[in-house]
Amino acid sequence: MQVTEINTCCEPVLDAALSEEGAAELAVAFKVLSDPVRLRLLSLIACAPDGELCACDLPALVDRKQPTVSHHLSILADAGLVVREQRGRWAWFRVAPQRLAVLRDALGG
Amino acid sequence: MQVTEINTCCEPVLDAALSEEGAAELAVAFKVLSDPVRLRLLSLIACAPDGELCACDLPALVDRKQPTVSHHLSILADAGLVVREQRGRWAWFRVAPQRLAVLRDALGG
DNA sequence: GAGTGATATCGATGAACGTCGATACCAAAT
DNA sequence: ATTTGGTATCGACGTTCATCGATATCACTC
Repeated sequence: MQVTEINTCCEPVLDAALSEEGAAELAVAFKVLSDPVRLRLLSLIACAPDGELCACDLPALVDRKQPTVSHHLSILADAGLVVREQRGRWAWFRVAPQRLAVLRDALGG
Repeated sequence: MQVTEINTCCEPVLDAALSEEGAAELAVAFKVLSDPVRLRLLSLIACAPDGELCACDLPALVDRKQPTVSHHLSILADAGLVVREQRGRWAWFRVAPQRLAVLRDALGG
């Protein structure tokens, strides 16, 4: 059975064999979620009263220094899991739910 | 790691803020899925004709040496994503779908 | 018991990553 | 223009991890 020709990138893990390229892309996406600080940032932003949170509050909330939080927020934004919006000096973040849905579907949604 | 442990702690990322402990456990689970070889092993096993696959076939299928495949299979088994069954000299693997469902739900299912 | 073959473990190596101090960048205020 | 303060980037350090050769373990066969 020649697996690599059957699928494109993001088929459910349980329903179809992944190609090498698809597995590589999925792995990158899951790696973004494989850090506890990033998971907490994501859930904090998602649970914020107005669906958005100022970056200035996050270092205290996750108990990490500002460069570390900025680094993780960049990774989340580059992965398309959160959206960054600059307002004056402050950076506000909200979640981009479609991206999470892609990963959820990959797990056999 | 036990299934009951992860069930009690992992609230959906989009619906409730994660505790530090919950985030740590979820991160460990997602880290297992953050490697392309493990994702391919998982999908290959899931797509096997009888729902199970012999470990002897996997090094060729994922293009890695036998110690590497054995290492990844142990990680998948320890995470409860795959079940190992010894038959004579051969080790057979099948997926444990409940575990994937837990992760899927954590993404806001 | 000796031999064969499948799988797991060990040890080493190189790469990737989280963290943070120092610093640069940028927008607003005075 | 200068200062203030929030954010991003840089550089370094220690840790984690994927990979694989060598070796050990185990089950079956003869």
